Amino acid sequence: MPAPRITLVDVARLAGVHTATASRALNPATRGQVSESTATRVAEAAKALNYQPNRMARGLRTNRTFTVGVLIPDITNPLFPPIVRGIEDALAPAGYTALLANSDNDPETERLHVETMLARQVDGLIMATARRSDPLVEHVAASGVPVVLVNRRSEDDRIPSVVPDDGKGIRLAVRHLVSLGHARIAHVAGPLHVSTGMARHRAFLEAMREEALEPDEELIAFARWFTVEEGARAFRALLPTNGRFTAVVTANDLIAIGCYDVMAEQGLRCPEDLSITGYNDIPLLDKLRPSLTTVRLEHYELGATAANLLLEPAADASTSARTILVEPTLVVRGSTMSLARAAEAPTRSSRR
Amino acid sequence: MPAPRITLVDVARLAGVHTATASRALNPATRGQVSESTATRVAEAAKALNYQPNRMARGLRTNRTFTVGVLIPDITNPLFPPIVRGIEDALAPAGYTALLANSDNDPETERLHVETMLARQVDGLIMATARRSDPLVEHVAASGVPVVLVNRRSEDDRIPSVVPDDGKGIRLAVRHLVSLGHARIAHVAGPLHVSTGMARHRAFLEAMREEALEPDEELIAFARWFTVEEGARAFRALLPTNGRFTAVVTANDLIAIGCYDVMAEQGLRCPEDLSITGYNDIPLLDKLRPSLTTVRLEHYELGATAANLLLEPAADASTSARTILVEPTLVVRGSTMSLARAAEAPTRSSRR
DNA sequence: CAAGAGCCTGCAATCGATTGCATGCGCCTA
DNA sequence: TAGGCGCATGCAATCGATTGCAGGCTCTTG
Repeated sequence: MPAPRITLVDVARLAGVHTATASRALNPATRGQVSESTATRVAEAAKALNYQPNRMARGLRTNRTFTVGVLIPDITNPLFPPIVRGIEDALAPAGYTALLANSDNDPETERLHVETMLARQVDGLIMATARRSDPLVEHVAASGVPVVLVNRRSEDDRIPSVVPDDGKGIRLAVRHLVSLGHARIAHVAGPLHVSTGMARHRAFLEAMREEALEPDEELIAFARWFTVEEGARAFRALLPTNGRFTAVVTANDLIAIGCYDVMAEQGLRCPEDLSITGYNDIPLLDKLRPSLTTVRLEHYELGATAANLLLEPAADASTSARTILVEPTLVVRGSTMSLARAAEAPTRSSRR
Repeated sequence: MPAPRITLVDVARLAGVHTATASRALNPATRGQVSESTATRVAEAAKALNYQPNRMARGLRTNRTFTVGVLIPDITNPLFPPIVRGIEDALAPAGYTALLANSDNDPETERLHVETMLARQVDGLIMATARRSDPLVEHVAASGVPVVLVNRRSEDDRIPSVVPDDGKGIRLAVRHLVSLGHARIAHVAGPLHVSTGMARHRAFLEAMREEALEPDEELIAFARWFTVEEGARAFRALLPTNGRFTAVVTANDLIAIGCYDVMAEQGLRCPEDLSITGYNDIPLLDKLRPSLTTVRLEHYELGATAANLLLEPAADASTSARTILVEPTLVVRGSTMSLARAAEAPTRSSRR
């Protein structure tokens, strides 16, 4: 037996007032317009009936749904749960709820989900799917619906975004390896069509030069995606340079794990034969063997900041949209070791 | 410049018909009520204007939002992303979108989120937060909003649910260990107030008896939550029984990882000193050292099945609500080894 | 004491789409 | 040719809450 929904009419009747008065009494912003006595009477009636305003009817009139669309590539990628959690925790206190959708990085799926969300009249959109040049993002921004990018940014810097300081993060990794005595450092980059991939790649080149080391083109490989499989595939391309490098900076933890797999398969030891760094510090890395040295990002904070940026009273258009950089830190674990100590290790196992 | 939203009025005007006609032409269910020529004319007008019906206005009239609330304990627990993904992938083709909320297993937070979702007029609710006896679940079910439980079930079996076959899963683990020659098997159980914790615990006792092994009370510890920390704490309580057991069946992968931590701290080797099994097969377990033998569940399927169960045309009330069991499989990895081979291993390292 | 100011409250329109009912038109049949 | 049937369409009410406007009341002030 579906319980009959309580409407404002019921509350007004019980309190002996007009629905308009009841509405004003219940809305904090208009509470001052009614006398204190009626306000409390209405409030009591609402409580007695356990009244829950129909957000849809309200939204129809006010043109606000208190709903935010969140579009990510894939929630099963361990990078995203903390971001989503941060977003939701920041939205909830403001009365907003998140609509979640996964796109698998497919532009057509993205477009579809965005259309659906706009049809649902979301009050804003948080996108973690942006490519460096992304027509969909521009389309949404132009449509007037507030949008904030998270983790990845667009090259169009009019779009507000909250992203990791990739330059700083990669520099931390490179300096760490250099301080351990490494000079021949390889690099497995991520996809260059997204900002994180490109920024980390560029940062690697710059950081090397800052350390007076000329990056060697043959020691750079590109993964087409931030996945274990692509990391493995890309890393394999570096193997023929046998011995030309003693350390690897990767663009992402999953790519680093792909390197682990290939090393195991090739009989190479980490960190004795090769030091490796990751990026992001996803969960469980500390339980790997060896535990992975990586650049840590507070993904929860990344999401929460993005949500808050979206909720902020839209600063006047003159205020150029902000790009907020989140500070990374280096987490040193077992996958990197000093070149000197590595040399003392028992003979490197031969490749098969 | 916020683009002016296109409404049905605009479409009707362009097509030269009344809004009612336009509405019927656009709705597949009522398409037959208008002539074919106007139907196509309206469709063309809609396409030309890129018309997107306002879901809120529609929902107000039809009392359907094509929205489903999904309540989980915590999306950052690796167990849940695949479930959520399965749910969303099953909902999307039917035109439904998921509203996601995290409760951290806090009853008050759960209640709050459920109220919010009901106020948003969700068409249904999928809950992964159920306790064995859960007033909130009963309240929702009684309110007439369709509910499906996922992963955990309620003792009230009138509530439809999709859960792992815990009895079978634990039996697989126990038999595997027994087949490896283990007889003194310890057990780190999960929280007994949720169905998964209780069912796995009971299943352990039964499975042992089926193997003609009497479970030893002193070799059973209880984690209060499915977390690494609680797993470690509970396992530590078993240490004083020094040597009384050669294998451990845990109720969950995170608990198993907690055991790993304590073993490392105590200088115990896995699997030489102790074989361990987990439950769920969350990502990256295969990269651990040793890789974890565990009971695998298709969490994606768990979520997708739950969503489909919710979408199913509500069978008449006489059809007793269904509880669907999802089949587990055993994934044998490096954390379990035959007792005989373990005996051949170099001397067990002493405890500190 | 009358007029004005200010505070509460009610009236009614409104948001955009859906849908029961009524109407008009064309066509078939007797 | 008139009566009748049915299809296609328009009219208008409706979902539930919000809000501009107007009206009534009280209280103050010249």
